[in-house]
Amino acid sequence: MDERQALAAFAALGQEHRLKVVRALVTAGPDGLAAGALAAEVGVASTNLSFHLKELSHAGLIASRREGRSVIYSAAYAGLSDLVQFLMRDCCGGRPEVCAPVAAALSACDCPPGDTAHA
Amino acid sequence: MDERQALAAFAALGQEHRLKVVRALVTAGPDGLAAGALAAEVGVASTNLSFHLKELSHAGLIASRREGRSVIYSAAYAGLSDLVQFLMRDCCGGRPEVCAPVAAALSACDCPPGDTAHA
DNA sequence: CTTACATTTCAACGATAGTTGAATTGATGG
DNA sequence: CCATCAATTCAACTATCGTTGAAATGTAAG
Repeated sequence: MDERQALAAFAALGQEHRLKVVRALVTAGPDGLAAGALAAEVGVASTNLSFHLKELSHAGLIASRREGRSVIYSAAYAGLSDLVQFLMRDCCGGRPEVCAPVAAALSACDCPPGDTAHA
Repeated sequence: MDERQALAAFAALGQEHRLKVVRALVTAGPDGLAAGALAAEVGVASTNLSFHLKELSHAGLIASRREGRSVIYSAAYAGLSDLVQFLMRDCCGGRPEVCAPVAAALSACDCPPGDTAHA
């Protein structure tokens, strides 16, 4: 992920409704949620949600697929992971103060450090 | 870090000049950089930089100290680390697709997973 | 083919964020 | 104390972002 894309991703997440959308989609898992369901959950007008969804999609943080007459949105895990890594690379370069706590936090996750088998 | 603070941090980083400032300060290390030096490096007017520095400071991403007639700014590693962890917690909850690549990337860092001794 | 539903596009408005130059505050040095 | 340098505050302006309602698009059901 280059700086330009990271910038777009940060800007996308720096908005209340868009951050809520991402959190809802991550929670929903790979099956995702229809635009209408998202609008209800986040509490914005559908026409407004479309605007935000386009922004998140352009930033590479969510993906969409048509299913019947609905459009299903889901989290783009690769994009989210890239963003975390951008932040780590930029902040860890010669400075472990950032990475070390993160590494420690990974233990609390169900993602054992170094184990990429179930990715 | 709560959602409100994370939102402010994302919004702060989602601006070209502010992202450059953070990168410059992380690169500079704990010694930091004077406001004037930052202005030169990032390429913005000093009066404009003050605006951005206040925003970054309010988001908990940078810190400042007065030194002689200069004000020295430095990266707030704890704040940056908290942000990474917020992103991981929200995105790793039940979904290892995000965490696993990050854990793998940590190996490339000089921060051995689980080792918090030099933090 | 017509109707109904889900979502997006469009144009317009109001609010917020970013930039600029002038004036101000705080810290040294003569 | 006065002149100078570094940084911030302030007020004004412009540009961009977020929101809204009306109209358009695409999809399925009768």
